[in-house]
Amino acid sequence: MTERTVEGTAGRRRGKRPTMLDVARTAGVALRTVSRVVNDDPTVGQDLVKRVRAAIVTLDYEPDERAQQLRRGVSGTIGAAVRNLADAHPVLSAIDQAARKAKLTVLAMSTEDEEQREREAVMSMCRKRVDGIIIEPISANHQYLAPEIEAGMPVVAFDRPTGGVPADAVLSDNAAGIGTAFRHLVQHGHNRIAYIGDHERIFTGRERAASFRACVTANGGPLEGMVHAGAVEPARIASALTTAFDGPTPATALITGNVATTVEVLRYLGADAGRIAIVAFDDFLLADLLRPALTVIAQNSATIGRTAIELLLARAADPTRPVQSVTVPVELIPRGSGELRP
Amino acid sequence: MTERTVEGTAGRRRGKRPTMLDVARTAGVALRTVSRVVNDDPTVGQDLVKRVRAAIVTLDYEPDERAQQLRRGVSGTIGAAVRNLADAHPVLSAIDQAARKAKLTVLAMSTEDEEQREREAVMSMCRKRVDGIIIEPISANHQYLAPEIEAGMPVVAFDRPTGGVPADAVLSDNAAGIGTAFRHLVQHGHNRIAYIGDHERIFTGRERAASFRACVTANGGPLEGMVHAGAVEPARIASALTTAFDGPTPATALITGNVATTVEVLRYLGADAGRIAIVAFDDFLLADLLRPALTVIAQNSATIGRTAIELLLARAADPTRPVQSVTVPVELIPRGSGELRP
DNA sequence: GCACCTTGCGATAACGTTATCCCGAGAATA
DNA sequence: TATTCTCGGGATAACGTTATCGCAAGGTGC
Repeated sequence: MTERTVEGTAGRRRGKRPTMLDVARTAGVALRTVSRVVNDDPTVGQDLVKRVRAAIVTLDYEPDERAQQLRRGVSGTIGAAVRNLADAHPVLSAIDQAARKAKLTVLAMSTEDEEQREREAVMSMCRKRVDGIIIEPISANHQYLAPEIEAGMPVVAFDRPTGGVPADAVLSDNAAGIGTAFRHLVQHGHNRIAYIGDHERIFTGRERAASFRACVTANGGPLEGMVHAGAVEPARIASALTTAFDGPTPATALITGNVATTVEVLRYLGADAGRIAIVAFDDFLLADLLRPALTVIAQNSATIGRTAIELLLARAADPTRPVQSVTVPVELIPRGSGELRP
Repeated sequence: MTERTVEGTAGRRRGKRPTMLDVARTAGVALRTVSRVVNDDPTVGQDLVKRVRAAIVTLDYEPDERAQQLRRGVSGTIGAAVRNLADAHPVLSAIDQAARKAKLTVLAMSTEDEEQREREAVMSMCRKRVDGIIIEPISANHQYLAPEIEAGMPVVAFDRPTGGVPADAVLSDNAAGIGTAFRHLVQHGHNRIAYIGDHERIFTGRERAASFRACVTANGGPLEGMVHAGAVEPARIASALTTAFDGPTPATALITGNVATTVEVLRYLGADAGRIAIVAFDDFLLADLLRPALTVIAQNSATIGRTAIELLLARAADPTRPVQSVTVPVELIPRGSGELRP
């Protein structure tokens, strides 16, 4: 099958890359010496270094990282299992940049919001012997990770914690975010505020809904018809909006619990969006171009990504350190929609 | 340095993963037999398969892909060097899905729109011996890839072609897109149409600006003050808009050449955006939520990604096939902004 | 009853690196 | 001059797989 090209000189063969041995032969030195030159070992004479370098250039030699990793025992790569690769993912970007600073490559895989895919992706990373895994969990149960963690694989979760397995985590301050949003709306004259967000079986949905309920209760307001947590689908959003804003004592303001919900709400409201005050959890590109521009609770993606890498490196350095959960502050960005009066 | 835990049984050691040899010893068979079981070789007796499987489970053995790759010669991974990992990237997502169907893992790296980073990322992929590289080029010159392509590395570019090196490419039909946008605006009563887009040293900027000029000329309209190609920065966008719309014979419609330009234009126009007709090249999330909703020329990201993988696989299968450039149709999606009358 | 295949499994050599030895040659010391 | 010490560099053994052999049993042909 493989076509074999006749080679006159010690030139390149199609489909077959030169190895250290080829370089060594071309330079007329031992294999080990080439390795030394490649790794900048100072115990090689200048003339030999030159010879080897020249051979490397003429052969276009590039070391095989797989072999290096196998031999060295570390891969210089960390895996990042994120929920979605298609949409904007500022945290992944921050992870990538922080990793690069630490001389690490990021292998990003999408879990497509499916538990099955998450597991496949993560186990695939383990088979690649990555030096650590950063995961934006979908599963509620990460038992399948137990042997890996046991074997010393550093695992850090972000946005949501892992379930059933001890792992570091970096989370946004959901409670503070909802609280800030609520108070902001109250300060602008609202006392009937509704919440629409994700399903409560999802960690963030649960935390945000719970915080919202606490805010309403603390504010002395009624809860009924004001809290709508569930799947993000147009029909549910529509009925939630109808319940909250078309009843006998309608809400005048709305807090949305995540980007997907926000988008669906805006789609449904259409031109009516300008008539109710909205604070949205999570910022997104172009939120400032909407009319009215969207007031948001922005998560600090850069800090989240950076912290995730820091936690990963810390655990890699000391596998026995206690499991840590870092909470990253959020920030309210007023743009107009949250400052509308009732 | 390495702490050595005393082991009584053949159990797990912290930080040291079990290998095939460990499995073999536990199962009481030869190393080679474990390999056979792992690879579903049918020439192993049922009882031995069971013994080995049991040992694999008790040890939590996971094969080391690096060693597999090294031995097999293929990595089962393709690299994708994209311009940006932070923003939405539907093509990357399509590549990921198509690759998964072909049992391939995607290693995505961001070039951050910098030539230097592109080169680093791509060379890093080569050192990892990926089975192919999909690249969204930043550089105009890809000479550095010549040795890799020579050595048989399949390379496919998308969005823009590679420079100075023969590689397959999948491109959007920029000319048709601009033509469609132009005719759409003409049909809605505009005959003074302006274009603001990317710098013409960038392939897509060049193609789109050229097509626009051709459209204007064919339509018998004047060109001066109507074509603005250059860096995407607020100041330039502002002056371009002023020139086009505040002159003695102002334009009544606008075609924007890429997402970044579109966003800057909308930011600058603010509430005035509703007063001029706009068709934007490239669709983006939430374009339908703007007021007026944005009429766009949408690229077919799914097809682009899928085609890129197809070209890659085809080249991997037959390295001698002629270099091919595929053009993917674009589609005008009317949403309101492009249907405004003068 | 012996040659001849299958079948089932084990020893061993790669894959392309790096790390551990080890040795020869010169410099420094007695 | 003989001896030790450094220093530069070469064999060679891993790393964890898979592929090529080869070798025993056991079944079938004459």
